[in-house]
Amino acid sequence: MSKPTSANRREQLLEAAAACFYREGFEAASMRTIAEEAGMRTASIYYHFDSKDALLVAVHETALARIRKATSAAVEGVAGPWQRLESACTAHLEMLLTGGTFFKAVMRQVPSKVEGRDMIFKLRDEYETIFTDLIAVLELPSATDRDTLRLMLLGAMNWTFTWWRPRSGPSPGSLATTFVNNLRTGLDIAS
Amino acid sequence: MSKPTSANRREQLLEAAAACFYREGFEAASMRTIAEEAGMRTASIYYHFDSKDALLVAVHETALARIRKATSAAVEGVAGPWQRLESACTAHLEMLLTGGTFFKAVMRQVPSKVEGRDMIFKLRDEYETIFTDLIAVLELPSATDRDTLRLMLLGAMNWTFTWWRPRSGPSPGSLATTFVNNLRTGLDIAS
DNA sequence: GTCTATATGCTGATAGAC
DNA sequence: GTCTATCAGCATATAGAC
Repeated sequence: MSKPTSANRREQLLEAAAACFYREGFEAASMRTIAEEAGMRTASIYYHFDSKDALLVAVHETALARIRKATSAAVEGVAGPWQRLESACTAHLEMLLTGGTFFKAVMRQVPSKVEGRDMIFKLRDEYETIFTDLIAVLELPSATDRDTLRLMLLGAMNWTFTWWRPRSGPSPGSLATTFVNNLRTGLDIAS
Repeated sequence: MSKPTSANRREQLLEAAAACFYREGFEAASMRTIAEEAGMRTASIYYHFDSKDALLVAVHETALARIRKATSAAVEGVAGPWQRLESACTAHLEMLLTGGTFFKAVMRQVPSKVEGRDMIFKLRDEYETIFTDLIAVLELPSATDRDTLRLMLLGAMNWTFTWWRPRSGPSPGSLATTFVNNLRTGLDIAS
């Protein structure tokens, strides 16, 4: 986002960095490996990015811009507040689980010493306002804590990347449906 | 768990390791820092543990044994399947959020190259059977997927450590109540 | 824009005295 | 059981040629 340069190589570099950060963790991933995976030498990275930390921030910027776009688009033209929430959840889970390494890299805990950590959290909060807004228009029992509800739903979704596997279990879409329906309709048949 | 040695020093070392792993991440945490925080020299660690990886596994063993004990104890004598589930969730969240660094260290993504990774996942799965059992005895609509329900609830709980802060927001207990009630009673007042 | 070469420092781990 | 001393390797980042 800062230097004027061939967009292709930059993109390639970001993709490689995301893959390494996800696979090995930020601290364990080395600039050598990232460079190798992007088809260049270590020193060349520094023409495109100032530091390893800057690379992490850029990965977050790219990932969150993309998922924000996808989630926003998913609710467009959908009627009914619950259906809109479900569509957003489907988009969120699809990006997270089947949208490539970019989003999985972003779900890892952000290292405590990274320069630009605040920016990363700002981007994340900004994205989550989509869900704040979708939940704000739901008709809920008056005692409902909407903040807790949002965090509960996002937690359930974001945790899926620790257990979900492509070839077994429910699709991202059916997971989204189940999550939202469990909250919407209630599970206690005795009540 | 392997060598006969002064239990105190070992415990001290585990505590220091857990704190460092949580604060800095496993890869970024150094044996030097851990040693310093435990009041000894780097080389002395290797009398108690074979490697940094072994230290991580031991931290998981300790943490999961403790949380398992706490959660099991919390449901004892509690009547009613939903109340039992809520008690277990309260215990789980209390350990995770206010039980010290041990449990937060365990919630971090497990590095991909650690020796003993399988053991760590085995311990985690073993612990989660407590929730499998509690959910198995709930009376639910026949179409309910209990596996997804468990993963949804655990996800919501385990994600709290990314946003929860001691001085603001709901207590672990009231969070547990809200999570379980949201699932139990349903939120759509139109239905 | 990408390269080779390298500076500088920190890493996990080991040897062996006490 | 804990120490001092040290090894060999890899880390991020920079300098400067092309």
